[in-house]
Amino acid sequence: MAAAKQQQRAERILDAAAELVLRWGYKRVSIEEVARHAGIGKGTVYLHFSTRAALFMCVLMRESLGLVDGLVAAMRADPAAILPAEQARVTYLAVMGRPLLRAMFTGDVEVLGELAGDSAGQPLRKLKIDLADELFELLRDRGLMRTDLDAETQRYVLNAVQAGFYLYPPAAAPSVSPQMAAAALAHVVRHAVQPPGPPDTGTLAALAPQVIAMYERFRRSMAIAVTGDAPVRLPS
Amino acid sequence: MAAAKQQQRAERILDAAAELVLRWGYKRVSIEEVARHAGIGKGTVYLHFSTRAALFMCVLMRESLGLVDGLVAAMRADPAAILPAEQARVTYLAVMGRPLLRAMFTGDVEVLGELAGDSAGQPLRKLKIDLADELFELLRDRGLMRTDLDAETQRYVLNAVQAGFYLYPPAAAPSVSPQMAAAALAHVVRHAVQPPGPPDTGTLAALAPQVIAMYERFRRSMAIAVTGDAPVRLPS
DNA sequence: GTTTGACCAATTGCGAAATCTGGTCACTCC
DNA sequence: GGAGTGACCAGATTTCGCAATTGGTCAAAC
Repeated sequence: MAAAKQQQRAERILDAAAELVLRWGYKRVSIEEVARHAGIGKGTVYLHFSTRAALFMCVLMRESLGLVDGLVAAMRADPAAILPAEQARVTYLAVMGRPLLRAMFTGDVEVLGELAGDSAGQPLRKLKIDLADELFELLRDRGLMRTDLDAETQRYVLNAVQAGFYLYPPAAAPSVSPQMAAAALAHVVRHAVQPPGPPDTGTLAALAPQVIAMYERFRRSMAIAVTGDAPVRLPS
Repeated sequence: MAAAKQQQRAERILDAAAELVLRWGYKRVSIEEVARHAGIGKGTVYLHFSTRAALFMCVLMRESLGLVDGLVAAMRADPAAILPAEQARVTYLAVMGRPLLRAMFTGDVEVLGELAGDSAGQPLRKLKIDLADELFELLRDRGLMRTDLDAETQRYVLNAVQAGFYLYPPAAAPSVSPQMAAAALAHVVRHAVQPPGPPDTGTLAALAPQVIAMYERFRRSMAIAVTGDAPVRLPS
């Protein structure tokens, strides 16, 4: 069978799995149900994904790749998007607009089940740390990030702050729209890790391509890290 | 029986309940076990606390009162402790040093069980909001807090940021000590909601008594809000 | 060569029986 | 005579064994 055709079928399976996991939650969705929704036999699913967990990990991975693509697009459109505050804002809005990403970022056990704390995401976390280290070194060197905190603490600060905005129950602040929340998050990140005053436009424009390249390398590593054990690869 | 003697026995019951809930978790601790550990009969517990939930709410309340006392002490010792960044730091360290407070702030379901999301804490939350509103108005008026965000957004920001530092799994940043984490939190809060530059010492000293008074009023309302339905009051 | 669904071991779900526990109150003891 | 107690009860929770489901395989169908 043509590779393109197979690719298309894999996408259909992922579509079905994504829809079902959102509607019923990970633990209540069986492989057979996914197959039925994709209009294929159960065995065929295993021609694409080695295991149930691998299938759903791929669903999450596809979402994550979409997020990275969104960030890259934002940086292409405006070099200022390489700044931590803008990254945080764009990420927040993208996550809030995609239920599966939101479930991932909030560690929603109802939706993700045991997939939430899965150790399969561990190598991916390592990649994220490496990306952050590389990115921070560049931004700090060029005066786009503060140096009054060491890089590791800065990474901790950004992780903790973002965790807060994702996890703080929106029910406790009903009048805050996603846009306002994203703006508030950007405000905090900007003042916490960026120098006062507007960034230098020239520096931004000069750095953007490098940062985009980092993200694209990150994107490739990501895809490999998760599809490594699956019979069929995700679209690269 | 002398009121003082009763008071003392109530404390013993609370001690026993606190120890047991930490060791086994809320749902696994029975009233009878608490009574046994306190060296009294089961019925006697009900002379002090109208219900099981009320007993454990009082345990949590006593911890919370201790936290408020710590804040007040810090403000008495140094007027700069009225600043949001210092409040956040002192609170963080106090919470991390007391297992029960940590369980409360992290919403630890293992320890607190259904007490975690209990609606009994609802009126208390309202009190906290009122305190924050009052405090922010004062600090903003006197130039100790920024006014580039409206007060409600500032409250949201502080809640979200603090939630992040409490909830972000320390396992993900093992090399960060509580002191460093507290310093990082203070850094974020200072830059997010306080004006640049050092605060005016005279203003701090002038405001401290007012802020302390607010906290003491808050402390009294707190105690009333929770012990309202219990046969015996907590120490005031 | 590709796709499938019957098949199997293992896990999960379920319902009823057994146990436990929050809360009460008649009784004891000082 | 009132403070303290533990036996008692209804309702909640846990246990346990059986039944149904499902992840994953593979021989057969196409």
